[in-house]
Amino acid sequence: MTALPKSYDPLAEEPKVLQKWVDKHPFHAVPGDLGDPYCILIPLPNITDKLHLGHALNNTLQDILTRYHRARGRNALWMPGTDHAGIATQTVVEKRVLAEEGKRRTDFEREEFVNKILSWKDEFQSTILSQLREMGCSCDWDRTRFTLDDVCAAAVREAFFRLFQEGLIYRGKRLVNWDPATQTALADDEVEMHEVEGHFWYLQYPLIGDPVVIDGTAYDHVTVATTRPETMLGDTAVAMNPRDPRAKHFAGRMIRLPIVNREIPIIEDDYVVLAVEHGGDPDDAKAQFATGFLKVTPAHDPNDWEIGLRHELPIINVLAPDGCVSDQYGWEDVGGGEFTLGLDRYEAREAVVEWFRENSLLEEVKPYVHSVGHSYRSHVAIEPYLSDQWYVAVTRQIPSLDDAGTLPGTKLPVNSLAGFALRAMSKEQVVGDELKQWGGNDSGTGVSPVKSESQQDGGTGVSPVKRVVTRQLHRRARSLPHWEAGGQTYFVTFRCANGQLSQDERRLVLSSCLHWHQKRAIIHLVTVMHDHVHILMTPMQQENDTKHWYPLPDLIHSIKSYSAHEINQARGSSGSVWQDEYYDRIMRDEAEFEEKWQYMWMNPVKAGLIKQAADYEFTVNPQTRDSADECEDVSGPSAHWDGRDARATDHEEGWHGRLTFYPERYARTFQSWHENIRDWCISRQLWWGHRIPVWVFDDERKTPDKSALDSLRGQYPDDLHVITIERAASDDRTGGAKHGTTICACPRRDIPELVEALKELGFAQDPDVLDTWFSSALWPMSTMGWPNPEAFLTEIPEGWDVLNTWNPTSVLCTAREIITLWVSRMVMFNLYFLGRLPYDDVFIHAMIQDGDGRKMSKSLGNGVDPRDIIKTKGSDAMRFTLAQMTTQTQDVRMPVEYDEAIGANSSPKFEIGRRLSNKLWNATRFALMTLGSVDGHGKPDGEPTRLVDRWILARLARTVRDIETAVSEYQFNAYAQGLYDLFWRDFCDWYLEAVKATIATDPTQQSVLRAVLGSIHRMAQPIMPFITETLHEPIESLAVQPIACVQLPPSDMAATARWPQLAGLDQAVTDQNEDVATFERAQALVTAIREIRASHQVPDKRRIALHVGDEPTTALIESADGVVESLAGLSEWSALDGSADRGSDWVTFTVAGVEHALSGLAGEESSLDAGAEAERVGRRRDELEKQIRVLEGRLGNKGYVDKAPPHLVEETRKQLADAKGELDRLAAV
RNA sequence: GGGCGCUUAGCUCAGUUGGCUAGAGCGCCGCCUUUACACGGCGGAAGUCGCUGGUUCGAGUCCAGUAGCGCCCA
Repeated sequence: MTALPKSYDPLAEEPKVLQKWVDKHPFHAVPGDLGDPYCILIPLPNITDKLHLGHALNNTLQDILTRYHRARGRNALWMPGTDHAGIATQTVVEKRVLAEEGKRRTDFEREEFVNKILSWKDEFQSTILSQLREMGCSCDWDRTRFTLDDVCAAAVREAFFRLFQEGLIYRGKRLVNWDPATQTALADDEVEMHEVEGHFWYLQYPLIGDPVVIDGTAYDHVTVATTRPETMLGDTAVAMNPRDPRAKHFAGRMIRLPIVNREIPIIEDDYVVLAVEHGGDPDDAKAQFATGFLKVTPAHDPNDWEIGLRHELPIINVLAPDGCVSDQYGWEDVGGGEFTLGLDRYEAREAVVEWFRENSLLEEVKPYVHSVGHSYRSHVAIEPYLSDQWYVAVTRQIPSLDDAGTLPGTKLPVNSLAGFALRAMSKEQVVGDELKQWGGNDSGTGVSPVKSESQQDGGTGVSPVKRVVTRQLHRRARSLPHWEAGGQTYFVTFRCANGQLSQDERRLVLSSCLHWHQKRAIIHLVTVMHDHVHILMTPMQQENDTKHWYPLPDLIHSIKSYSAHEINQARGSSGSVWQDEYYDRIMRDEAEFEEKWQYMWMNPVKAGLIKQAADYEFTVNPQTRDSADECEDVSGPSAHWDGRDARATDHEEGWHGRLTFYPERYARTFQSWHENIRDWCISRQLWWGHRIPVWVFDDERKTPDKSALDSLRGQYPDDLHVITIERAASDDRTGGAKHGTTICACPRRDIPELVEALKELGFAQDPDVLDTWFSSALWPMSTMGWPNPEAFLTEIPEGWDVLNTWNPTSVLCTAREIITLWVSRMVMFNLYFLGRLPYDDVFIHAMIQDGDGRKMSKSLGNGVDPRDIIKTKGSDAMRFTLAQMTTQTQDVRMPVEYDEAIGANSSPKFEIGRRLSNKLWNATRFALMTLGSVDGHGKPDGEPTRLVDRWILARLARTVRDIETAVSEYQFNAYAQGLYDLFWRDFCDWYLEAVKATIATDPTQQSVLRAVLGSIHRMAQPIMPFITETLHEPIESLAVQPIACVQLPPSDMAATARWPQLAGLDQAVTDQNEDVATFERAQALVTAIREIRASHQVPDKRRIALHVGDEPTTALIESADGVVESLAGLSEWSALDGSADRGSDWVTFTVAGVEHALSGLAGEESSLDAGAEAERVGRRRDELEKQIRVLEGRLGNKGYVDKAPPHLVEETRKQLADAKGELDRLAAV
């Protein structure tokens, strides 16, 4: 046994662990491996920069979940990857190229520039991936994806094609959020609002013809108020509110627009804000500034655009894409406006204002603070700009689905993409009664998202498993050990110890399983494979006992031993047939039950045993096997599954109402976003990204060769979709647009001959690229090879199995701003294309701020590289601290200091993790030194009998339960804290100190120590993978006998070691556990003695004598087996004899109402410190008096005595009696 | 303008169906280098739970109002 160094050095140990993980490859997940699938997809970091602490938090939590579920026996996959982040990445590269080479993007060919971005991507992608590794992330690195990879690109093409074909992607001329700096359109959510100190300018527009006379006053002009005077060049009307009393006089008159001399009408529109003096709302800030006349510029303001549509106004665009005034994009009647041409919008503003001033048409200027949209990327003000863009119609009825009306309280069709998203929400989290009531139950309208033809023909029919499965567990039941939660249904798997089963043996196993049907359990379905068995079962109530169910472990044991016996008899052999370990999972609801049901039917198919599951005679449902009809029905859903058409509807009845947000409040964000959603602009005028797969023909001088195009369509009926856009008359006035028709052709895939043919016909590919979120929306599908994984067998050797196993994934773990940008789109796409949710759970964690409360972000540059923290504190320390601060809050502050000595940023917050690592190291070091010499021959004699052993086992059992509950509710802080308290407060402070006297000679205690330490390590592994991996092997190799109640199956790595399974400790987790209560009394006694020792400055080494005041305490000390003596530093103790003389050096104290005494506090050379004792007694007296006041007050309250639960009143009375008794004794001294 | 969060010990934060004599870590004070750990041990001091009102026998916890800080959306 080699001694460990005295302290833990993460810098030295972590690289070894990383290398071990590289060598042993423990994180690679394979479909079909034992265990229920569990999957997390990384919220793909973008490649603009390295990761900061916000990412460290995000990924730590994902890793904890992944490692935890892996340890719990799930087949866990964490798929890593990165995002190309179109606009963001292009912008940073443009900046770098400008800084380094003094060149702009336009100085390069497209391909040339894209290559520059690619090399940036390579650099940062590798940085990011190595950061993730150093953080200990247990990703399946073999499956790392990048959004521009071929496999992802294939998904983008297919998705675009299908939506295009369905009519859900369209091209339209709209006002977009235009970023003049980067010259691209932005989605609504890429626009940030900033307060801007601007002005209202009041401009006079002269009337044509006679003045308007109202009440004797003549008006020869109108005055408009505007914050953007330069847009007046594009005005095509002035609008008034019809409720404005002056409107009847002005409406219909014409105005001569200054500068350009355009004649424009005065129109009436409700949108116009009434001026306060003409009936406007005095509290409305806008009304205070309003004149009642609104200049209407349809091409440059979204509201004016709407007005323009209503009144069929001409649309005059006076700006070029770079934000400069131009007559090249739809402005023909420049008139006197030549002086503005070529000025950018701000210069133009000044020039226009100046012109009005010089011509005495500027009436007034008022300062005005208002919000203006800015590009989240370039930070310049957004220009509402008219251009051709591609959209996804998220609010449109999906043509191929039934029109089921709109969702109550919204304008959204039930069968629209946004409708899908709302219907997916968990009903408990929906706000508003109307929507909540929608659909009534999980089956909804029965309308599946998208049906493929085969399914429409095949008629999947009603799910076979609409039988009653116990619905959601209520909370209290959930915190029981799971096999005690009565009436639950389980999915159980166990495996052969070695070899395979023969046909006959499988028959034996099958009948063994069925043997228990309706005796001790309802067996729903059994599948017996070559080497493993799945069972869906519900344990029954025990006979004559309404409170207890047959415990699951016992049932499994019965089934296993019964069948093993049969097989052994048939084989004429003996020994174990089955592995000790088994896997069980509780079914939460019908959907989950159905999922498992399907999985079992699928299993033989996946295993390649037979063509159709129904043929597999070793899958049997005892419920229906007597009835041939039902049996047919049961086999239905899987019978036509070919594993290929991923638009399977087997989840269709299950996806409604399953999307659940943690914390719950974020459901509101999701809901209100969808209730107000607008069509999604997906085109971006960039070079970096997925090019829009549409070839466009819009040359005004020619028409395409119709017959050639038709023959092309005939040639590629499935792979080419063509639409024709007729240009409306009003479009002709928008300028820039060509007359006639635009034909758009979308090939499904890259078919060179097809593309070549299109080119020959005069088509050209749209130069734009897709919004980054379009590709990331497909992330849950594209990473797993959708639509055709078999085309990418290098990346995905398992083909369809990956998608079929892990999509839907388990949870998305991300930050809140992502809810709209990403969650929404993933939900819509996964539902549309696959008919199932991408995940059921969305966990939103806090945002990390710097010490000043600013968001830590790549763009602000206040991010901290997690590697700096790792360098100074260790990766585990960082992870533990991050987990510990993950509560339900939405922001966490992380003050960061620059550490001169190391040359890196760090924060004192991570100290706690570092200290914990060191403590874990040393506690383990102690155990190894103590147990290292054990030869393994000493057998533990049965169950532990010592109080301290039973206590720590009970504490362990309770903590295991608490942590399991915490993780299921994403309470990472409770996980970290529970672990910390068990390990440090219980195990180190009490248990290790208590066993020092006996551990060397007590084999049972040695086993307990090893089991508890091993359990703590396995429980710590998800949070602290490095140190637990480092210490795993030494602990595993100890030659200490295991104990029966704590099962720690051997494992060669911590990363794959199983979570501790505690059996026979049911009692331990209840609140009435006697061992825990007894030990806590012992702790109270020890603490009281220590307090007196400390107040009298008794040196630790001095042993003192205890005189015990009552019999129960005597019994307590005896039952504690020497622990009180050693922890309180007692040389001796004896019962306090009431009649005996008390020594002059005795100090009395009270624990739980009983008085005891200590002697021998002072050494022979000194006397008792009377002052210290008086001080202690005084302090105690004050405390008691205060307590008595409170308790008497409470008991004096009649309401309390009458209405509070009796046990509380009783307790209060006892507390009062104890306190009074102690106070009396103190007074007597 | 709409929505959300936070306000608890000097600091950073827990406190999930109301029962708390309000907890943890850091910091602070005292004692201890005892053979797992001084990145430690033992003990201690420290809070009218932002403010006002209400419901209740009982409120940090529920309700209404109010102030300050912050975030998201428009």
